[in-house]
Amino acid sequence: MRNRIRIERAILNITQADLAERVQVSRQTINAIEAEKYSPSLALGMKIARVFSKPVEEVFELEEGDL
Amino acid sequence: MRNRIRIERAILNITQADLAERVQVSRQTINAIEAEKYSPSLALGMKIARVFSKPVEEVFELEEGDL
DNA sequence: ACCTTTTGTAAAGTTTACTTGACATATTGT
DNA sequence: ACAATATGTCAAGTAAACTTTACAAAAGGT
Repeated sequence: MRNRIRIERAILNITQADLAERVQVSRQTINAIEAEKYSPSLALGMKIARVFSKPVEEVFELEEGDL
Repeated sequence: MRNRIRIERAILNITQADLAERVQVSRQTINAIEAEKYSPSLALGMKIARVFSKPVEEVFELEEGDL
């Protein structure tokens, strides 16, 4: 699962900790997702996309081998 | 997390087993998600939405208390 | 009524998301 | 250079998604 979190964060100029707080998860969780260590749950993915005012599909992209 | 899987399935006229096969999970997983026993992973949610040719947000809806 | 297909559900196990706490390494501002 | 903020990462634990097997119940067709 690829994602554009770092870019969208840069556009909004918010830190990983800021995003974590806005979607109610730990900073490490945002860091791990951004680094593509694992994929978020659907709920978290939708919340993150919502922070960026973008549909899920514009923030996250399926790759071969997901799920 | 609410979802419209049963409705979208009815529109396509496919069974839970059909959908399960198309997104490569077990039939029980589809059944549990459809019955809202738990939410899918982001990858699975995206694959399901893709089967229905709809954006994730038109198939799944966040509720208070997710995640 | 009967048979077939579809759906519901349960138990037990594996894998993965997410947590907290802690510390090391950038990066940024003055 | 120094201090403060931001990011990376690790370890150990909890919670939740997903699996397989199995069976019961409901729905549909003839």
